[in-house]
Amino acid sequence: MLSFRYTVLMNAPKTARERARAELTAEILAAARRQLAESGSALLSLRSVARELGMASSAVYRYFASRDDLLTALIVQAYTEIGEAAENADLPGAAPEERWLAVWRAVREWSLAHRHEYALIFGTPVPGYVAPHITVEVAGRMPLTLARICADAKGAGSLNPPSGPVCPPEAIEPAMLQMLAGESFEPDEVARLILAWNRLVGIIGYELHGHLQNVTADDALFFDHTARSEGADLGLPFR
Amino acid sequence: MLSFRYTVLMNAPKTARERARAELTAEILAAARRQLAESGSALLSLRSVARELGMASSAVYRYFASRDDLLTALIVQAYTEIGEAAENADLPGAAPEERWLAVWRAVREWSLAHRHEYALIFGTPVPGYVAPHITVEVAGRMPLTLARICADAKGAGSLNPPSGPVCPPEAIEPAMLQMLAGESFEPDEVARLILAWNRLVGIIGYELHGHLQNVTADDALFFDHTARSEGADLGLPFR
DNA sequence: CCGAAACGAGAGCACTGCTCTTGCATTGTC
DNA sequence: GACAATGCAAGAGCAGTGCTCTCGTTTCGG
Repeated sequence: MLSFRYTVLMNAPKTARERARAELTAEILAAARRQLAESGSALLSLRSVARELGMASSAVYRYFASRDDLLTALIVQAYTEIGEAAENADLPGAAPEERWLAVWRAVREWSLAHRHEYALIFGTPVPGYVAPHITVEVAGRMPLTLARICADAKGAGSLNPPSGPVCPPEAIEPAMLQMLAGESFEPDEVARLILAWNRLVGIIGYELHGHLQNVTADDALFFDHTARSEGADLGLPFR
Repeated sequence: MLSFRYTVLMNAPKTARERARAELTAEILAAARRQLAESGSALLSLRSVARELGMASSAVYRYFASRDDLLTALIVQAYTEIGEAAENADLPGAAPEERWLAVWRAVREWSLAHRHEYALIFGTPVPGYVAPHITVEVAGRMPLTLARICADAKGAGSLNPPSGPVCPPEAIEPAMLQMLAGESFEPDEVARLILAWNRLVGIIGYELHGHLQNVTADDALFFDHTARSEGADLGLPFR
C-alpha cells in the first residue's frame, strides 16, 4: 500500500543512514516545493531541484522514483494544507453563516497565496498521471469542513434550503451518501453540498486563471457574495 | 492587431506560393489538432507535428513562430467550436427552460468529446503563456448564448429570480454591465449569469478531472439537475 | 531577367526525464 | 576485526524537447 518512499518522513528514523535519508528526502521535497511555488509544476524539473541541492540528478532518483512521484508528494502536501486552512478557519462555536464565510475566505486566501499548488490539485491533471489512492482521504478534508458546518446548522434546526429543483437520489453515489450518513443528510442536501464545494473551487479557479478579468471589478467582494449566495442555496441563514 | 500568421487562412490567397502557404498552415494546424485531441497539450510537440507531415521541424517555424503561437491557434479553434456548439443547440423559438437545458447539454457533450481542448481553454493556463487579445471576443460566444436566453425570458416576463443575497453592484465590472446593457439586466442578474457560466464550466471540469468519482453515480443525471438548479437560480421557470 | 524575398533541410545548443555503470561509504554478520 | 551485502552519489549516455542559425534552392515582383 504505502509504497512511496517519502513515507519514511512519517516514521521515526533509527540508524544514521535512515536519518540522513529522511532529512535529504525532506530537503528535496522542500526545494521542489519552492520551485513549484515559484514557477509552477510544468517548469518543475528534477534536474533543477538536484542543482539547487548541489547533487547529481541521478541521485534524486534514490529518493523519488520519478517526477510523478515527486509531484504526488507535492499534491498530498497541497491537499493537506488547503484542508488545514479550512479546518483552522472554522470556529465550531460560532454561527454557521460566520463559519461558512470564514472557511470560504480561508480557502480563497490560501489559493491566492499558493496558485501553483492550487493548480496542481484542482487544475488540469498532468497527462499520464493518475492520482494514487493516498490522495483521496486527504482530499476530503476541505469539503468535509463545509459539510460539518451544514450538519451543525441542521442539528440546530437552522438549515432551511429554499425551494427549487430537487436532485434525483440515484444521481448521487451511494458510498457518498453512506459516508455522510452520520450527518443524516438528504440526498438533495448532499447534492447541494457537492455543488457548493464545486462552486468554491470553481470561482477561485476563475479568479486565478483570469476568466474574471473585465468581468468582475472587486474580486474579493464578488467572492463574498458568491459564498453567501451559495450558503443561502444550501439553506444557511444568509439574508 | 492581427499579427498571427494563421490569419492568412481567412484571406484569399493569390499566388501559388500564398496558396501553398495557406494549405500548409492549415495542414499543420490540423495535425496539431489531431495530436492535441489524442494526447493533450502537454504532449503536443512541434517536432512530432513536423514528423507527421514529413517535414523538418525547423520548417514549421516558418508558419508558427513558436509553440505558444500554435497553441493560441488551437485555443481560438476550441473557443470557436464550443461557442458554435452552444449557439447551434439554442432554439430561439422554444421555451427558455428548454433552450437553457439544450445549450448546457450541448456544451457538456462537446467537452466530453474534446476533453483536451476543454482543458486548453478552461484548465490551468500554460506557464508563461498569456492569452492574446484575439481570444477574448471568441471566448464570449458561449456565455453570451446563455445570456441571450435569459434576456429573451426577461423580455417575455418569465425571469423571476428567487430571493436571496443580492450582489453589490460595485463588484461587477462596469464594462461588463455596459456590454449587456442592451439586455437591460440588473447588476444582480449579471452576477447570477456569471455564476451560471462559472457553474457550467466548473461542473464539467469536475466530471472531466475525476473529482466526481465516488461522488456522483450518474453524471448525466447530476449534470441535468445542475443545469436546472442553476437555471432556477437565475429565475428561469424550472419547477 | 535579376535581385530580393520566401522556403526547406540540417546542424547545433541547452534543456528535459530516466537508465546504467562505476566506485565509494556504510551496514550488519560471521 | 574482516568481509560480503547493501546504500548511495556521480557521471556518462539515450531519446526527446523548443528554438536558432546557416546554407542552398525556389519563387515572386519590378
